[in-house]
Amino acid sequence: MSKKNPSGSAPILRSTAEFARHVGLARTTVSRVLNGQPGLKQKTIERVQRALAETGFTPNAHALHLKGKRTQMVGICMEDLLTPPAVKKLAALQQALRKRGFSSLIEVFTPGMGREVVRHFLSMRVEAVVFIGHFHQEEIEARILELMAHGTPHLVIDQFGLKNANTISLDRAVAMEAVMNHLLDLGHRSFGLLGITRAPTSRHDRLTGIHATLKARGLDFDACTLTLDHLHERNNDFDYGRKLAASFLAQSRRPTALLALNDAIAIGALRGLHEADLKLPRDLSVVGFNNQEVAAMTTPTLTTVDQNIAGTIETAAEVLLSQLGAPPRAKPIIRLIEPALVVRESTGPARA
Amino acid sequence: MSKKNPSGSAPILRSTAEFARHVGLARTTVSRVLNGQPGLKQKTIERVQRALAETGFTPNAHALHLKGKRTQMVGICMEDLLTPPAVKKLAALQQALRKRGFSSLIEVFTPGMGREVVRHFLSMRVEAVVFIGHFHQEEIEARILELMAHGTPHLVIDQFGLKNANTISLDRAVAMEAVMNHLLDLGHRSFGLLGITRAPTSRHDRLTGIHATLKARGLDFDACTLTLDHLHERNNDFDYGRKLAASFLAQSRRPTALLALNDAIAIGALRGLHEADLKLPRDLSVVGFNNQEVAAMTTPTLTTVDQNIAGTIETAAEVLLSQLGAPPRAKPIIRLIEPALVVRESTGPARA
DNA sequence: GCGTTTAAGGGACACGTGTCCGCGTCAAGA
DNA sequence: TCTTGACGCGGACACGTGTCCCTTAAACGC
Repeated sequence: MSKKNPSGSAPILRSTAEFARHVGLARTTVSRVLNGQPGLKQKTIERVQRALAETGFTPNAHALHLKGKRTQMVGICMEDLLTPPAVKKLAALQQALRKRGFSSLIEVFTPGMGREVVRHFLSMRVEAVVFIGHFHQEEIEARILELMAHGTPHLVIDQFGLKNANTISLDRAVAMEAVMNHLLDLGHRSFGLLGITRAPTSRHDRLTGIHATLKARGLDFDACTLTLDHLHERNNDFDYGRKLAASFLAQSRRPTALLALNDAIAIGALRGLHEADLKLPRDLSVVGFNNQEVAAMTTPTLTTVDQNIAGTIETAAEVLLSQLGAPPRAKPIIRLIEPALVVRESTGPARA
Repeated sequence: MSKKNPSGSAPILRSTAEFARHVGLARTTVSRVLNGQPGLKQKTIERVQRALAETGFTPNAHALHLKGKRTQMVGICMEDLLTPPAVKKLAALQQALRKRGFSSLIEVFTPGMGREVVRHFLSMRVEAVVFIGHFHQEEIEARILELMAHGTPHLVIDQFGLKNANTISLDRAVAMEAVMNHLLDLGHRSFGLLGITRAPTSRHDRLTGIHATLKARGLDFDACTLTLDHLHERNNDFDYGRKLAASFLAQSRRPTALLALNDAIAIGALRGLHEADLKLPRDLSVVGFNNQEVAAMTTPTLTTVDQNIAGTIETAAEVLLSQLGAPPRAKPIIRLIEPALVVRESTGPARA
């Protein structure tokens, strides 16, 4: 078998050497054209360009990197690819990185697999690693230490309170302050919390914001809020919200407003209340969190908190790229993102 | 500056040579340990393993590939990362490939950028390329030709009717047959089509299925169906469905069932009908498409078509990997996926 | 036709890796 | 003490690339 393709179609060119042979030039000459070096006849340059377009030859990126070229790759660890806000962040980040000339290597970081994922990124010599989501604290902290030991910059989006981690997070306390002020202004004084029970790990957590707002208005947290999270298996989804709403209605001391951990729970609550023949927001107000697309499609449409994902990711890209050339920092970078309350139909004046 | 790290922490090891020096062994010895070659003392092996665990050293994947090791990478072209079914497919595919030892290089294929994306994949020497979504036909066909010229296998998920392309698609005709039979059995004879107007490009398109079912029952397509797509700007989203529903209500000859292109339109229609004080499914039936999570969260819950994404992707992974070692095929691989009708509350007997 | 300039040819090296092979070393057994 | 393995060392090469540098050939001016 000769190197020539018997079918007459172009042969598969896997190296500049083969490509140069195909064009009828020396490998070095082709290389000079590809890298825009001077001292070449225009005619030669065009000859190479034309062959390049015809054959679609691409230099081996791995060999380029071996010669010292940057990989221009960023590793992205996702908690999963099913949570809509996380996917939106991924989409935005991928686009932001692409715009800056980086490509994204995406892996789902299942519990216990963190080591393999990060090792894989390191073996690919990515220039940085981003974590999106919420991970097992010890595991992610160990991974971050490993990255730092290799001099690879990192960034954690959405998980606050990690030791020595560069972090970008939504200020959930500020979000809940906005929600609470909105409801307090509407006359509400009794609140049901759906899924919002995790003990605050920082001063930017939801409960912190709720506490602070009530205190500022001279109200007592325990007297004003009610939690029934223990009554049902906690899935933080539609069904969970639906069951919780029903449970709240069965209480003698019924809150006038429900605050949900996320939009799915809130929409479940809307359903639960609808099934009990309540009219919203006349009988009860409901607030979600995340401002997913569905929040504008429910009946009634859902008042919720927008995460400002575009802003988050723009900041993330900046923070990430600012680390690239720079020497490692002593102190981690911490950035907070301001959320925005989106008022829709599911909240209204408290019933007298 | 010496090579030793003055801070006392472990130095950054970027090659087996540096790592071997750090362990106090020859590079070749370390290499033999890493590749499990025989003729090594157990003690030496353990020494290397321990240092490996301590330093987290990883061999340079690019150099490995240069030496002939497979890249174990698959390129995935996405139309966008915002369409929920497309993202679900991506998530499932990423997981299926990971399970088989492949990692995923994901790029969004914006119109006109296809060439760059595919060139990038080729320069990374990916072992295969997958397209998920719906692309400009000429552009994707050109890209597929380019891939074939390079001997790189490909697979298109969800876009039917491409020349010489390996394709996996949902049989939308079968889907619509199931929908139509369900509705016909409920007594419906007059159907509104929301967004379903594109001329069929193959015998597996929706309109083909609708036509076929009506014909089999001895009914006339034009007499039974009504389309008002031209009345509104076509975004195929919630608002589009909402407006369309209102328009159908304004017709003198009002259909008893509405068939939507996707769930978003269907949910918009639910809203539009609710605003007109219609009760579903008493007054009207509505069917969506895709079986997104939201379809179970609406009021009433939505009858829709499930794409069987798990099955699609499992097939995709098989088809993809079967191409890897094999010689190129003369005929493209075409696979059809069977959809499943999911009946919920939004469909019921036709009003007399 | 001759000398000079210009451009392509081609050998060499480095990058990090796996692998082959010959050489040195050390310890155990005779 | 000598022989014999067993095992680690280190040089060499290849993979595909960019770049340096020297050589060769063609083109050009006179």
